[in-house]
Amino acid sequence: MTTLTPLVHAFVSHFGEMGSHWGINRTVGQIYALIFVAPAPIHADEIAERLSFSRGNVSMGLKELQAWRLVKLRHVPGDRREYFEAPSDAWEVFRTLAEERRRREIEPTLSMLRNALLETPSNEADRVAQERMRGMHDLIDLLTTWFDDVQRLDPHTLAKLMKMGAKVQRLLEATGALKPRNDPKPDPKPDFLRSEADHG
Amino acid sequence: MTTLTPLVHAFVSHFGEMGSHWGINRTVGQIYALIFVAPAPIHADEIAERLSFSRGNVSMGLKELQAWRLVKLRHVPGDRREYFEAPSDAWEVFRTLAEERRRREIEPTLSMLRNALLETPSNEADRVAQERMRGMHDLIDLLTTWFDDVQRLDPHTLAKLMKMGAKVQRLLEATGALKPRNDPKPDPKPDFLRSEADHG
DNA sequence: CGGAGGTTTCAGTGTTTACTGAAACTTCAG
DNA sequence: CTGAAGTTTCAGTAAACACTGAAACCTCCG
Repeated sequence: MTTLTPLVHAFVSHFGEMGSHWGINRTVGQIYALIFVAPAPIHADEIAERLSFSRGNVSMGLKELQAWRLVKLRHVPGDRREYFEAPSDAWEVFRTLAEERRRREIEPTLSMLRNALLETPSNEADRVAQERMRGMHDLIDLLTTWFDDVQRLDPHTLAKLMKMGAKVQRLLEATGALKPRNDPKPDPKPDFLRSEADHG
Repeated sequence: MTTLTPLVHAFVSHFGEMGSHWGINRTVGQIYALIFVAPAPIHADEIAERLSFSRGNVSMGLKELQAWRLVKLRHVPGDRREYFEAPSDAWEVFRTLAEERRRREIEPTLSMLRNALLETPSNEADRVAQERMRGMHDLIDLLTTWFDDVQRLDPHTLAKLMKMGAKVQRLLEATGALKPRNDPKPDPKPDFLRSEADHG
């Protein structure tokens, strides 16, 4: 921590704090932050020294960051050590993060929900529970499918679309691609909108 | 845990596990799951009994869930106890979650980044660090602004738009609202695309 | 093949966080 | 005002997790 400028120190500390809110621990957050702002790839020793962590700790942290695909390995000619670098394009980082979180958190949940939906409810309470789970499943499914789809657009186009924001709706209504709210034929699966106030 | 059907038990356990990956702890995850699938509002004692948690623990958990606005207080006529209910519309849950996470995680980060961007870099390393931070800031800003905007659409329209996914791009290009990739005048702020390979 | 330079693993320890059970507090009916 | 029914707080303990330092382990050069 000694050789960090105030600017970098603030950034690194913040990522440490945030790490705990996310699934990663403080150490890993700080290591990532340091690599992210570094002007050139750095190696484990440098990280250990600059953050005052043990070498073992840094090694573990780097392993985890590699598992998250948030850092890339680099080799410097004439140097056997492994250098680490973080993609500096924020979009790329965002996509990686989204993909990994999805794989680790969303997919297991979806799979649990799918299993639950295959069961035959044994009583009324189970029936209601299953309804709720279906609502959750359908929304997650919709969101992830959409994300898959949209993720393939090039960042520039995507940025433009996002800047348009809700204007897209009006534009599409104008062209007739999107009807203004009362659809003639109902959608095949608009289940997640059910109001579900049928208890008691 | 004794009075739970296998269906509900699986759901509750899964949320317990996931709780640790998210910022909330196992207990809180389980309590939420139980309330979410319950056919009617339930009170603290019932939760404590069904999950075999101490009453104090349940009380804390409920407090946290209320802070997250994930459960609502209900009162049953002729009963002084407080009953809890979770909104069963998955969209609403998603929005609440997104808003709270934003308030707790994104906003502090944005504010830290804004401060960092106001500093005058004291050397070359700081300059580069600041560039990276700017990229991150701009992306987060874009994403949250977009989310604000889109969130106000009614769920039905939103669902339709999402089902269209990337098709929106082609549609808009056809109407001329979106140019197919080589823009005549550059955007005011496309900074987050800079490739930033100028070290060494 | 020896050993310099580097990485990974691991037992042990310190720190944080979760959880319990009991006591303190609140509210309300009579 | 009293006490029954309920909720919240809290000190203490148990469990989980992070981190160190040292040893074991690789890998490549000479």
